[in-house]
Amino acid sequence: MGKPTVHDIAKEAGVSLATVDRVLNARPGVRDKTVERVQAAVQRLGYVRDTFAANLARQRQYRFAFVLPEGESQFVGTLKDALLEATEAQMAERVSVRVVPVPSYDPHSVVRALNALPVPLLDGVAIMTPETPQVRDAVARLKAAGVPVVALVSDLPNSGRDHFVGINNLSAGSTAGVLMGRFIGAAQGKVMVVTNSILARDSIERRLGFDAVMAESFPGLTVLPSIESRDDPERMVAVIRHAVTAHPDLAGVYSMGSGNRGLLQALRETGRIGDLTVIAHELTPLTRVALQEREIDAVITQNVGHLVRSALRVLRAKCDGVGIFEAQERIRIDIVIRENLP
Amino acid sequence: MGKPTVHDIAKEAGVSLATVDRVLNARPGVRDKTVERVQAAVQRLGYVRDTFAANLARQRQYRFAFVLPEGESQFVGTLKDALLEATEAQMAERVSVRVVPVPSYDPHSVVRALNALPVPLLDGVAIMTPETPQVRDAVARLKAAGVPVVALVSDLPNSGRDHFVGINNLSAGSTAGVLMGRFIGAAQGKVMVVTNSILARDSIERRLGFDAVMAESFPGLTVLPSIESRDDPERMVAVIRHAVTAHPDLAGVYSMGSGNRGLLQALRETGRIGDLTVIAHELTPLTRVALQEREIDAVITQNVGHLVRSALRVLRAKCDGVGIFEAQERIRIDIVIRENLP
DNA sequence: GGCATTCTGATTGACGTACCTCAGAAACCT
DNA sequence: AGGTTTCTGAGGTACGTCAATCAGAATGCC
Repeated sequence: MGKPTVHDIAKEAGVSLATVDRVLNARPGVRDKTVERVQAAVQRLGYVRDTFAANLARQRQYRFAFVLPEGESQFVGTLKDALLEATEAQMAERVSVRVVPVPSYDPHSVVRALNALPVPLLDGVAIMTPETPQVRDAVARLKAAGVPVVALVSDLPNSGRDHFVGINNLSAGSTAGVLMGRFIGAAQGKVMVVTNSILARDSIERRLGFDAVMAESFPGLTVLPSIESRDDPERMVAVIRHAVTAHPDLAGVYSMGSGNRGLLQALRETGRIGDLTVIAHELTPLTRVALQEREIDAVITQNVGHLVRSALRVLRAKCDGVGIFEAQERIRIDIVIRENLP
Repeated sequence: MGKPTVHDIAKEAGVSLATVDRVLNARPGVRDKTVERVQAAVQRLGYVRDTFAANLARQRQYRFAFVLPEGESQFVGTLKDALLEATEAQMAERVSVRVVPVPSYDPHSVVRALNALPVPLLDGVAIMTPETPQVRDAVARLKAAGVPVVALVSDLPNSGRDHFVGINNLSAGSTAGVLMGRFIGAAQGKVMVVTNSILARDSIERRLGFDAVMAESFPGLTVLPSIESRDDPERMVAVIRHAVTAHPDLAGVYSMGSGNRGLLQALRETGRIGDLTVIAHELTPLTRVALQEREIDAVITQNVGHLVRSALRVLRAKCDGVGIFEAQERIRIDIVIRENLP
């Protein structure tokens, strides 16, 4: 026989359909004893509500907002593409998404954008932005208004967000460290670390993980202080050129952030490309080509498709007050080399 | 306004609901001209059928069978667990799955099991089994009976299977090769390759990819002929012991199949563990621990959760005659080291 | 016991689709 | 024109749930 329905529950509990409905939807007007009887019946029969029938009946539409940094970052670009693709594929699943671009470098406009969200018209928000106290407060306000919030890519701990969708950046840094050490192979040498901003939470965490591994497992390799590129390719070129001459025993470069265009350009200009071990983050059209051309040795990345699908699933689950399927929502740290390029 | 419904289509095309229904479900009894009018209306309004409402209405139950090798393989074990977990989570999505265990080493019983499937009670089959001409024929029979078939983990080309859910084993072998070469670091040395059966399709493909990379990128490393363990730990121990003494310059071991228990035991006994670079396939409780203990340097794997979810999605799509979302169904070759263990 | 209050049952109409029947319209064939 | 076949329309029931109404039962209170 098939799955139990509300009718079966009603029969089993010896109450009417209306009462079952009231219990299931936590509506008032049912005595405690009756509530228990119904819940016992639900347990016994192993009833699970048919979410689709329910959504059909209540004409549900999940309206989500994704607050993403604007700008020319290829990573955010692929993320946005994945989001559009996923929502298109899920149109049948009654999900509509709007992307809210914010200038990420300006905490004030981020907060303004968050506060300007049309809360009563929203069922959930995904946020990818650096953590500031103001952002934390804005998230808390959203939560207080009853809107589920998930942090995307970069966590917002202590903000009361419902969930974090992204990788553990400490582990990502450690992973990069091991690959760097083993790929270099030599016992001695220097490793350069570059990033967009040394203040970004993910950069800090990656650096910590990277340093820990290098210190423990590859003591012969010296890791130089992080260098900031601040999204400026020119600056990156200058910095790399200087480093290459200043450190003749430079053996590797770890790019923690997203300024890979400038990095590659600089390496090409200095003629050290293919010679240094280069490890970068995020698989984008740029890093993909660089992997194929053997200009980058490995990319540590997170699958943007998984990211957005996970965010959507989690938001939906939070809306429905349903538990999430942990194993499916754990975003993995992908190691991509030329040979396993997806 | 919301998504268009069949009612909107009927109005737009100037026909009745019944006619729209006949057209949408390819039922007979509609003139060609009318069919065109309806399809034009579908195009114009951008109608997409609400699959869930449809399934609700037709009381659809997707009944799938998974034909999996029986035996004590940990990989198959985790796969089965993932399958149960996924179907439990998807119970609300009207899928029921039964696992059909077959003795994989016996092609005859595989074929017998395939032919014994209760075809009229099945909506789709996923098969994980070595490829033989008889299996190909059995798959063709299933297809002929109108049952969608997907190959799982190990492809069945030329069998007419609808889809292959799994990784490209040639690339997986190449990936292992690059990691092996770079992890070893030394210019000279020997590499041993072990597998369960040198006849399995996946082993053959992995070996090809591995050899290609080693020959091209690490000419100083000598790859020894594949050694078969035939699921026998004793045999594995003997083989490894012999290899270690016969090749004092042994630098690495590549385990292509699933006999990792014997391999690890043998390496421990010979005292060479932690000294050799070891690369294995499939993340299981066993390899997970070995990674943590630094007994294995890297594991090439495929996420069993993705595998089964993908198989289920593809089967459902085939049942519904709907296209699949390619990007989501591409199974990635995961590289797992100690630091990015999920 | 009478009354107000709180629970409960029975019923109904959505939601978007599938599938069925039956009658009647339109087209085809001689 | 007549009869036959092929199309089409109208309408119904069902699926599992939500939401609402209204009448009636049970309970509490004095």
